Amino acid sequence: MSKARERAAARVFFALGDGTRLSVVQKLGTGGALSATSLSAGAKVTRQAIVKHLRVLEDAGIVTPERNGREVLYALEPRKLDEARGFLDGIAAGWDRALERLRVLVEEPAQARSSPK
Amino acid sequence: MSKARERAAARVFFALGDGTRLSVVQKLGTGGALSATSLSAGAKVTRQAIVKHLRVLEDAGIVTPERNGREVLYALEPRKLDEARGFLDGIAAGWDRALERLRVLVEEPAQARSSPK
DNA sequence: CAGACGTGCAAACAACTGGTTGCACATGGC
DNA sequence: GCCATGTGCAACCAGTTGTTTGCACGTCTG
Repeated sequence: MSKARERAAARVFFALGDGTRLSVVQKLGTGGALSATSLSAGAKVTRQAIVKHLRVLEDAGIVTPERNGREVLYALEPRKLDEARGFLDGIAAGWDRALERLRVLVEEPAQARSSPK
Repeated sequence: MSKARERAAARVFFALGDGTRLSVVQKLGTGGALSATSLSAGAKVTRQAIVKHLRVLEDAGIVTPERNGREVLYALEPRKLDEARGFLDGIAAGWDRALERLRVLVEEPAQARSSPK
């Protein structure tokens, strides 16, 4: 159930976990939809490398291609980023709950009989 | 300047971008601090694999080891997750701004002379 | 103290990643 | 119609990743 969601999240994180890819995502974020060629303009790697990275980002659902004449524009899919953000939130929230549980255990020394209410 | 922050973010995302590692992080999130051995108990990989993954997570700052007698407990570092979350927020926000800019361009047809105020 | 339990290191290995180069195929503008 | 521009394979390669196995070293506990 949450296994599929976890796999999807791992894919998104994997896609973002590469410097070149992350800078591509950032460029798309600030500059709007761009083609592979224009993305490779400023980059220090080949267009083909960028194309491969775009494929990875697309497989993760972070980016969506749309043909526009003879060029393909890649647009950011902010919903996917939101999903990933939510995933991180969930983990952090779980951790806070775990800490709270631990705190309660510590503050409840040995007298389990007393009624704290 | 933001280059360093970007590298750090990429590291965090890379660390989270592996199924085994992500499930480790989740276990730590819900179960509190755990040792490599206990983490490898339920997993389908060896303890050594878990240890290596923990090293990666530690290098990314997601996890902190603390010796407790003969075992080492790994605790989650939710601040790092928050940082990553913030990074995603920034990108999504940039995208929204880009869309807004585009919308303005579209709704401002050709009469650049009219005063919309 | 002796053994059980947990950690730490290193070698070995298949699979995958990120990157390049070279070439063929579409498409828009002149 | 031509050619510049942009995309789409495919092969190839070095480096990294994920994982296992084997063994040596600490450290609690009876």
